[in-house]
Amino acid sequence: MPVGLNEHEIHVLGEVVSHKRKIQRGGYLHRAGSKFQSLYAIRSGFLKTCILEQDGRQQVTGFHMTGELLGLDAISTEIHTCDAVALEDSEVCEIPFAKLEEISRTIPSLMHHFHKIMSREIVRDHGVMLLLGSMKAEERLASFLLNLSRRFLIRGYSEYNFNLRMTREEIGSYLGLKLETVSRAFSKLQDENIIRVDNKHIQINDMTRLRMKMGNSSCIT
Amino acid sequence: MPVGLNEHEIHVLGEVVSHKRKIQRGGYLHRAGSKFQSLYAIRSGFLKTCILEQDGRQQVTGFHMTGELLGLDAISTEIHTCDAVALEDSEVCEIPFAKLEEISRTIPSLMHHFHKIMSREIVRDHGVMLLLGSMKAEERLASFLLNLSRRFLIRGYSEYNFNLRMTREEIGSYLGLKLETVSRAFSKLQDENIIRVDNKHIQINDMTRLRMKMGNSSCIT
DNA sequence: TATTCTAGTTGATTTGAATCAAAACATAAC
DNA sequence: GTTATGTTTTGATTCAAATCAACTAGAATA
Repeated sequence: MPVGLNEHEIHVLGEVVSHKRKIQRGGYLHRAGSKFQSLYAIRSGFLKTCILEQDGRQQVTGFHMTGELLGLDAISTEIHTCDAVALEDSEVCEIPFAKLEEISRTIPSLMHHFHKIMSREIVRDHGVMLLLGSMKAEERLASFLLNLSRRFLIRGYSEYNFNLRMTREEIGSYLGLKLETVSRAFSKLQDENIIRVDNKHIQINDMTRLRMKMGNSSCIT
Repeated sequence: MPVGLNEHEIHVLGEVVSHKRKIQRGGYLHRAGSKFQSLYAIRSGFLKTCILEQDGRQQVTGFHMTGELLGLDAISTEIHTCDAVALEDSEVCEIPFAKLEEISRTIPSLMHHFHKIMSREIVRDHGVMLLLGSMKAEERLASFLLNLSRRFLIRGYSEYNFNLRMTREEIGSYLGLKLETVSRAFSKLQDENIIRVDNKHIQINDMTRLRMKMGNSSCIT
């Protein structure tokens, strides 16, 4: 989170986020319905958030990696509205929300930064809405891969080679597709030599053509 | 916005939101790409927000009515990411965002309330993602109508009789459907005597069965 | 009043994705 | 190392929604 804060500010923030927590692969960071008290900053690992209905329908609302902030949805009612599940062993910093609000009163830049983070989540969600509302299967998968690629790049990993942490079913849930459709879309992109798929490992051979597949340049964040 | 604020707090807030603005039906409150400076609280009227792609694809990201807050998506980059268009003559209060942040430092309850509003928007978007990702046409329309109905009720209007301000095409864009599919879904619900459709006027005859149509009880906010 | 124009409905057809089903792989457990 | 379990791929078929097209009803304009 610390972007644009000075030394003193970071020090104060450090006292708030002291508490760390590890979650094993498959474990829950929080469950829908549980009481909200803290936001969680991901220090390492990979998580998914998903909402589920009584009729069993599940929707993955996001995949989250290092540096991202979880729990924003729960501020509104102080009840978590989604499950957060670790897709690999992960570590998070707990940020008691009441304390965050308190110290953000004395550190305007922290408050402003927090507002930007919340806003960015809204923008991201709108991007997903566009994807779900108006893109075809292959376009959705292309968007998804480009988005992951960019996020790995930002974190210092290769944008061309990476491992997926989630199953085809989870990708499908996020993209509003069935797992078979996701699998077929992968195969299609591979047949066209745009990507190389080896189980969970993805290699992007032709970034340009992958971007063209998306049909539009706006990239979900 | 004022919920849970005392007299003094409301007075301070009042000084910030003094500036009012009217937008005629069809007019823009703001456009995608324009500089962000203020949030807008809707005093009266009805607006849509939509993002559009260079390839012409458009996605309506929301319909907004009295009491709701617009512009949250723009905080992140200080550029509006969507168009906001009035679907009927509307009036909004301009809330300079820098000032809002400033006074929210001295009024913790105001800050907290603002955070809740942003969070609620995220929850709403997740609901729409669920709808777009996993519901059939008829379920989507049922959700949409129930959501409108509830919002009219909250504002003191009939939950059973109301006029749609948007076209079938705009509904379709919001729900990820083509206008013909929206029209057919309306006709189907009418044939089953669940609603009565007369052009833009909607009458809900059987709220219970409409809820059942949705397939799940969670309602997009 | 006639005349566009836009919005909405309905029907016929096509198409993309879901579903059903089987086989091939991987991963974890024993 | 073998078995069991979960994941992925691929094929055949079905189905829901998109598309294409014709027509109707209102609203706006001349």
